[in-house]
Amino acid sequence: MKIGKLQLHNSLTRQKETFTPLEEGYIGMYVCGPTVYSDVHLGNCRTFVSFDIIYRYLKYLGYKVRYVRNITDVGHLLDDGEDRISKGARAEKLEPMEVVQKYTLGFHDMMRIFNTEPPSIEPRASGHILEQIQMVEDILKNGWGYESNGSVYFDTVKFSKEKDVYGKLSGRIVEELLVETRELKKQDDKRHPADFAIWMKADEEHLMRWNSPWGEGFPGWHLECSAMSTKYLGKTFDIHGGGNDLKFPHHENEVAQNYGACGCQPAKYWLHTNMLLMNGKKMSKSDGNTITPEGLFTGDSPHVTKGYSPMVVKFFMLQAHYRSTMDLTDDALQAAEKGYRRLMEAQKTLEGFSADGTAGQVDKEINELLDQAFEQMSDDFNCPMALARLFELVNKINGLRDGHLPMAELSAATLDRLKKDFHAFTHDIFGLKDDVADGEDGEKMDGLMQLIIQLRNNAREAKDWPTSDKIRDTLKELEIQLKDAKGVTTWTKA
RNA sequence: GGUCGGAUGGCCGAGUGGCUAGGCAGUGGUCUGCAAAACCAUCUACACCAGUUCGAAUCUGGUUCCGACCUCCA
Repeated sequence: MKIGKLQLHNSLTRQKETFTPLEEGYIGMYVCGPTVYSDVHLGNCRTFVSFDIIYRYLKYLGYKVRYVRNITDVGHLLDDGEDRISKGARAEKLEPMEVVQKYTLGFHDMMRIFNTEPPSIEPRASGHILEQIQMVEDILKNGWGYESNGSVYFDTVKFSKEKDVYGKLSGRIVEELLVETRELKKQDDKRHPADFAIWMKADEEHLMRWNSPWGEGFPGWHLECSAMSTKYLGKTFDIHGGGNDLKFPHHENEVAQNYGACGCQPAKYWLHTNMLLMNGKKMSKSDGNTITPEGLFTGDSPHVTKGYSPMVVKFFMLQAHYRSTMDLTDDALQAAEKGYRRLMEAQKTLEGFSADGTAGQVDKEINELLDQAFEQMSDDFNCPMALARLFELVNKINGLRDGHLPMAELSAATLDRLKKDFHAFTHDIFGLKDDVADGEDGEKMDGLMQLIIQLRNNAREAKDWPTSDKIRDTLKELEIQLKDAKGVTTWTKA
């Protein structure tokens, strides 16, 4: 495969850089996964869809990628100091691990619905308590932490003063962090507000607790990612990803912990996805500006006029760059739905082509568009640009089908490439699938439709308009639309 | 208040110092038994004010507005 250099925007340097893996041909990528204390948020879905495409594209380029995405099932503190999982357990009268199981399964279902690939390893924080305790010990041994009343804190103050590392990723000014006077509950044992817990002493009523050299307790939230990335990807690995909102404090503290334990930066490249907004505002449960994935799919929400299929939602997400905020509106979804259908239709049309012409202008343009699509994808995973080239190809495909463009100028080799690359983009890289015709039911449905189309075309040939129109109108009532192109009739869900 | 990012045509959303992003919607046409679809053509832009430049939506400064983070957050 002939692909130009891969460029990516590194949050650590705030610049686009040429990607060079630590080990030729291999990539280690860690992405912060969900905290499984409630149903997946649509914003989570965007992040994981984005990284899924990055993962898929890296693999497409020929890299062997180890993609690690954790499940946070312990140690995530709320304002009042209570663990998120424990809180969920109390609220639902369940064992903490029941809560974890329930929402982990729900999360996996949603990832499947969005047709994302599972990561290579999906470690759980609760399964890596030993590694986390070890990391706390390493940090203590290196002098970057202190024990206080059964809890262990990272000494941010000392670390900031002695190493020029803290604040680099998130762009914080350390001096300002150090004068921060905000008081947090249950953290009275800290020497300084900027310090953060790497091991927390468990209260009497705390449900999730483990033995440690410092007594019964549980790991700090930031620690799990440090411990698990180190375990599965090594002290330094290629790519670390996550949502923009995790930059501070989570990622900043992660860097501090890794540095504190191992003396080096954990990741060479940091990738951050931007937020999904709705009607121009951040989605938030408290002010009602939110929609669940299910609500989007079924249309059962005041924010949408109808339901949109998961693939339409995914296609919608692909239209914006991963580093841009994206505004979800009903109008935008309607537009996405039509665009998505158009893309899938063209895919089907293309599959029916055969050619053995002599390469002419069309041939050249098709090759150029394909080259550009890959170049743009290699430029910091610019999906919207690559998608734009794909739509220009849709235009060519439809033109060839309708005879506006000469099929005789298309060589067999180029057609073969077009079929392969187009499919690679839509299915292998973007992870889209035709939600109308793919799958077992889809095939049955398509078989039935082909029969109906044939019967209608028989009627049309006999100029039996009442019959052919009745078929067309009845199907339309069933939300199935027939499209009569030259010689071929196709169908699609309206 | 601090830090960072943004402001693009009716909507969503790319991008670049001079050349059509793309999708959806609109308009005119072609095709069609009719229609839809498709195709061809086409109209709406770069928040505001200065400056740099032969030339800026793209660079610089200021203004206004918006968002994110600073506290759990993808």
